[in-house]
Amino acid sequence: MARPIRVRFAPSPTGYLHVGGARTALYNYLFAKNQGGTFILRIEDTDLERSTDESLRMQLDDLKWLGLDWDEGVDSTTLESKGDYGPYRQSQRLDLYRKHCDQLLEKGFAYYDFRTDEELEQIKQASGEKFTRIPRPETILDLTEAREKVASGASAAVRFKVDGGGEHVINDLVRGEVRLPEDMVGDFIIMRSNGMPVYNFCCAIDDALMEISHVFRAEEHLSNTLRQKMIYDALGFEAPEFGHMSLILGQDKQKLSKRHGATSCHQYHEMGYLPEALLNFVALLGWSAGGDEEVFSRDQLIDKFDVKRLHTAGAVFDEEKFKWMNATHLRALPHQKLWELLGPLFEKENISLPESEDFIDKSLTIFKTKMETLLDAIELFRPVDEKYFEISDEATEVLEWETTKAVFEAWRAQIKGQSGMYLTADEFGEMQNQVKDAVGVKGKHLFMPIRVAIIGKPHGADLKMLVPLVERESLLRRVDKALAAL
RNA sequence: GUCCCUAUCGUCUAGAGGCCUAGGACACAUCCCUUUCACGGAUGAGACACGGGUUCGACUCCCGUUGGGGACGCCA
Repeated sequence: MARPIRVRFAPSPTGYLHVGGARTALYNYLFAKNQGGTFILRIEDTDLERSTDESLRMQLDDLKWLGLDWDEGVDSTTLESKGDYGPYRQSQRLDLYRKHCDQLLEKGFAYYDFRTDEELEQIKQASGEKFTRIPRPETILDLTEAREKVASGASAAVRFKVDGGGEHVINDLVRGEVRLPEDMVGDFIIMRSNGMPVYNFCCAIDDALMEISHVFRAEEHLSNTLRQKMIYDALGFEAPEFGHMSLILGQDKQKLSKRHGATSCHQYHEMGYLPEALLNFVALLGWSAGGDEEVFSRDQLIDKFDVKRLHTAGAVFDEEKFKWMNATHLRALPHQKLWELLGPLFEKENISLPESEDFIDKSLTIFKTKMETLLDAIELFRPVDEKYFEISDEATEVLEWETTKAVFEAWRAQIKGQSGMYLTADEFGEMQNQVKDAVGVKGKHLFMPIRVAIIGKPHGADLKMLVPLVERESLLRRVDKALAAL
């Protein structure tokens, strides 16, 4: 019964893509690609209150940024469905859900519940417990009667009737055998009183109709799997294979959420993180490749992915390690590619830099070892642009040294003595020695003032590498400013 | 509270009964490289939650305790 491999990622468009969602999408994507299957994107937008097209576009943009391309689903620009099982937005599949809901009603697997919110609330209050399952109503109207009542304007939700006696055993792809007793859940709503179907129902119908073969999702869905299983059984559908993965946790070990800080892909994008680093990092939260290696490209992840190596306990999202991961991917990027990513940032910050291949190569060689995120480049490159040269507060101590003024003056004389447009690293080394001899200082009393006269700070890039990036005339103007700051 | 899931260094993890005096990575410490800061290299400190079984042998299997998490919506 080898079914074609079809997996899906089914976000609801209510904001940016969460890193947990990104990991779910990634695992499904990796599984599809690794198995030669189809990766489907389905939009779960039956909650009219919260779902917006704007959010949908944001989610799609995040997915595209990550490079998790889908084979079937919704087109990211037109939002039109593409693929044979469409439409792929649940809000456009309402007739399908209604049809199946009627079937359940007719077969006696579901019933109309006419209780109002207030009544339900009262029942909860009366039970005295914080959590309580809503009991089945004392009387359930005969279907014809109920339908007439609804037709005459009464509002009613449709509930799935849970027998409660049995037990469902799923062979979870990551957890093994999981036994779910039916009385774990009460009669649950499948159709709201406003006529909109509810997640658990749509999900089951769509997974069946779209012939989804495997469902990888977070373990918070375990009880939903039970509900969906019962729907499959009632309708005679074949259930997909399930794999429930661990949750991503915050530092406090609670489910990662907004109060833990940055949790959306969009935020990390803005913070200068690379999509390949994000993918690599979340992939390792709950999965490992087996060996000692940890840094992988997307293609390597596809190649190495194996459901058997998914694990069961929750994983804390460690931002420190994520930074390291990002820095590692960033340094591995070809200079030309890295420069393209940096371009818009420099433009936004109004930092003007030479665009020659030579400059790009030299400057990135120096600076990329100091960058963890793309954003770090801003403060690194800013000193190269003369209009941002300024004496930093960090230089205060250096400016107070007795010998600093003499070093500045000797350095200025050295620059005057040169003629080319740029200095070479060798020339700079020689000039530094001349200053040393002229003033009679060495060590930090020599280097730090010179650094201040070039970048305005006593610490920073290797001057032998930085100086050749700055025009000689600019160096002169800088040392004059440093002298003026004394 | 009820049900379900889960338990190796601070964190992410390797470990599918003897290979474990438990390996790697991040973070941390020390040293080397470096006329600064980084990068890089080396070294170090650091964990099998606890109690019972099963077994010649348990980090690995079973049971229990404890801890952690999740679900209990006309959200997904």
